[in-house]
Amino acid sequence: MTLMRSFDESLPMALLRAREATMRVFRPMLAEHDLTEQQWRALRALNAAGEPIDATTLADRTFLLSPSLSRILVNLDERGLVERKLDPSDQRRALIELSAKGRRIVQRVAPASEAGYNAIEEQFGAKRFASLMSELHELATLDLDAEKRGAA
Amino acid sequence: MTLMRSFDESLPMALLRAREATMRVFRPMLAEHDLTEQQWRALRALNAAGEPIDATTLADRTFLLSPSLSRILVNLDERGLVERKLDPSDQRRALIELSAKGRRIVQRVAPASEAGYNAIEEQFGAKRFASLMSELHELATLDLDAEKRGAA
DNA sequence: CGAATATAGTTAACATGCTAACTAATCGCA
DNA sequence: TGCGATTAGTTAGCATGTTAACTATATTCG
Repeated sequence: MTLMRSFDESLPMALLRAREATMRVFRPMLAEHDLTEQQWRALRALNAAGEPIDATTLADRTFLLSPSLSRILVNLDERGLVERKLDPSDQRRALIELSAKGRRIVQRVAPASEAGYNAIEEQFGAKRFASLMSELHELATLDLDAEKRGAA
Repeated sequence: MTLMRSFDESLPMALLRAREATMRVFRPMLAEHDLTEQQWRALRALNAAGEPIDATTLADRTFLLSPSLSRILVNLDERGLVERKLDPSDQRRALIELSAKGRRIVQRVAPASEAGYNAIEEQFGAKRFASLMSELHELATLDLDAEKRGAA
């Protein structure tokens, strides 16, 4: 027979389920503005930047792959939430910024978003929350390259 | 200006990044067999069940939504990795089980999968790993229903 | 028994994850 | 200076996440 740990013991599954639980807090407020989680990440990052940034930088900050971001920006552009122009000093680069309409949406969603985070922190405990964040960061930065372990 | 926590302080993002880091360990071994992570979850669960189970049960155990699972089963069926038949006692239900070919693939991937888990546990520390799993489980089972917090 | 209701699963439609291929622009260096 | 290599971004193709609609079968209850 095959020996293999159950799903309950699987770290990727545990991370997935925890993430799903937390996202359930935020999805409804985003749905009110017809925003997906990823679209909201892009808007947030543009708002935080406060100035036009290129797509590669935005992809890094939002943890989105460039093909996904590319489609998302087409969508947000068509809806008038962002504005895109070419970087005059490098025509390959696109400079992206929030439009006035985009800024208004961010202003409207931000309070509920913060409230959601705070609710999670409160219910879970601020100290435990901080500790968990620290452990997750550590896990994300572990060197888990299979090659270096001699795997096939 | 808008006050909003940065992505570094966002729990959903931290969970996403941690999950991505761990999945990088497993994706290569699954790619060798042309399996996605979700297809592998289905095969694993069927193997663990050891007997035919219906789609709803399989969806619950793999944490997959039924439309996703439905497509996955079509794929695995066409590749001859699973077999589907109707439950004679309830024609709505499909009973699914691993084929011999499916079992062989599970046998082949399982050792590398276990090795991946063990590598993560070792590098992160067995005790910390256990603690993290416990915290994640707790987080996933928190009652984070927005309605009950009086949100819009 | 038979119509209303509920359940299992699939299909549809749109958005994203992911890898690979592709275009356009820029860089590097002989 | 000019051509190969690199970089930014998009497009393509397939799989999944997600919600809603839909089909077929079962169940319930008058």
